[in-house]
Amino acid sequence: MLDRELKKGSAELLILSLVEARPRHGYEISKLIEARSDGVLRFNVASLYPLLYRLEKRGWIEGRWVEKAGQRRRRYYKLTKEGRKVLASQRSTWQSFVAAINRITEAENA
Amino acid sequence: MLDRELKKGSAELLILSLVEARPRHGYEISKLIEARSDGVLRFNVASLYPLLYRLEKRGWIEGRWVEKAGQRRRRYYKLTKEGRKVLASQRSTWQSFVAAINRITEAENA
DNA sequence: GAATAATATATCGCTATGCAACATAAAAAT
DNA sequence: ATTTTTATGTTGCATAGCGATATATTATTC
Repeated sequence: MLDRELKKGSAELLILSLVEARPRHGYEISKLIEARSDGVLRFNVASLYPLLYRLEKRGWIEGRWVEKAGQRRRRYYKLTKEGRKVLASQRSTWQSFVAAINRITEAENA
Repeated sequence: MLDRELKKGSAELLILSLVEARPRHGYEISKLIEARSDGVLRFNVASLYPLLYRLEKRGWIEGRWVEKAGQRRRRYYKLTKEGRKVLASQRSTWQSFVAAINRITEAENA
């Protein structure tokens, strides 16, 4: 399945991008991805949470618990300095990747 | 690794695209991908050959051995009718996928 | 003439990871 | 009262990429 496999590699880029402007919690991230992609991309929690832990373990994002009255506890993740560098690098990789795929997959006249 | 994971999902699309215009053999496909992507994409044989077998098993491509004097035997794969449909569908999926990712990962002003 | 590189196909075993299913729990809506 | 939405989490299975290894023919280099 093209869809499923493709999603794998883009997962990190998506998450890092979404916590770039401000901290967000897991559930929020999953809903944002679904909404902004018009349902094209959907994240399973069994993928999302472990991925957040991985990114945190690598020092790219940093989570902290926030508890407010009248709300369930949430873990907000913010982009670290290191994560910002990684994000820039992954954005660049993504672009050259897409360009390369397009070059090859566009109907050829050879 | 963004690179590695991304490649997974795009692998089928790449192969199907390359055998669209005319039949090609495995080694040729791997060299073409490397060349046309300027080295951005590289296929390990341990990924490529099993993938060719999978695509053939699904009836999307069809291989046949060709032996010529002064050449090693080669297995040429051609796109089947069914494969052509799948390719069209995967191209479309790829485009909406890229569009969705771009929408989410482009620097946000929120 | 021998050694090396390029061509060409193939497999084993490890690892990474996405996801279905399951689990918990609080707040909001019906 | 019951259901839905919000919110986080885990177990275990299946898939698939890739490093390493293997085989064999043809072309090149020394």
